Amino acid sequence: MPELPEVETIARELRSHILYQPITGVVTYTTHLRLPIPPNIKHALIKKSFINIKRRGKYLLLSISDGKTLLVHLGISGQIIILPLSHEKNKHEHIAITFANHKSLCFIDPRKFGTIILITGDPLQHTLLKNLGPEPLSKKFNSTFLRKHIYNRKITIKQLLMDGRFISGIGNIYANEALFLSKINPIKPAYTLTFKECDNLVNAIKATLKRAILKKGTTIKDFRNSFGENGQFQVELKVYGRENKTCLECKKSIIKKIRIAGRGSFYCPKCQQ
DNA sequence: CTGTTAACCTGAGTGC
DNA sequence: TGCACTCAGGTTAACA
Repeated sequence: MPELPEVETIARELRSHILYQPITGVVTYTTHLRLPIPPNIKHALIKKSFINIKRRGKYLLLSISDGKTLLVHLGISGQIIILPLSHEKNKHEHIAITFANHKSLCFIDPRKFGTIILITGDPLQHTLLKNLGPEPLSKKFNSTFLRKHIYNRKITIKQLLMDGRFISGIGNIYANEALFLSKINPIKPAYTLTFKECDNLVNAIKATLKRAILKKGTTIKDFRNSFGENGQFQVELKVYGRENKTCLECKKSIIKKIRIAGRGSFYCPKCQQ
């Protein structure tokens, strides 16, 4: 589900829903997601509040008023939805945090690949965050950076884009879309990209992510924003999920779907050579 | 070190 | 209807 634009959408909405709201209750229905949910999470949160909400890559960082951080990752199928205090429990609801304003933050995740942990100290130094590559929308991610990191890398450029240690926040949808926009074949070995292609790819990644944030994310199946609503970027997808359909750019070739490192990869054989 | 594969888990879709 | 199988917005341990 959630790549950078979807997580950014959630982060922005949560700020208006729950920032500074006193936490009045915590209920957990599950002991384990990808990692164990901290057994002391109720005690750690109750009577405190979230005083800052940030995003790093695909992670949400909720700063607790006592200095700790609640780190949340949505995995593939995770959702964070704000519901009324008294709502019917969703089948896959794993934790509900309730606030003095009678709102309830519900973490719903059918596949349980998400993560919720507590961090003491600097969250950016935590194991899960410290090795993340730069934010794709930051100045640090530029053509010079990309050129440096493709050196001698024999993996495909698509695999490199999806490696969080190289760059954070890009997943399967936006890797496919950015490569289409920059007219680069996803299977091209990273080291073979020209200077010009690096420029184009950096620009395409930034443009795609900004546009997707503006449209509040992509809903293929599971993604919902904190109001339970769909994103709107899926109607602008050029290649993802469009196998066997006509390319919207050249209007001649047929979008192909191949498998790269186990992930569905979509491209136009004519536009992306 | 680099690169590949399998595993975590549930649900939806397809073909027989 | 049922069963077997494949696939899905992510991450990472284990392996060659």
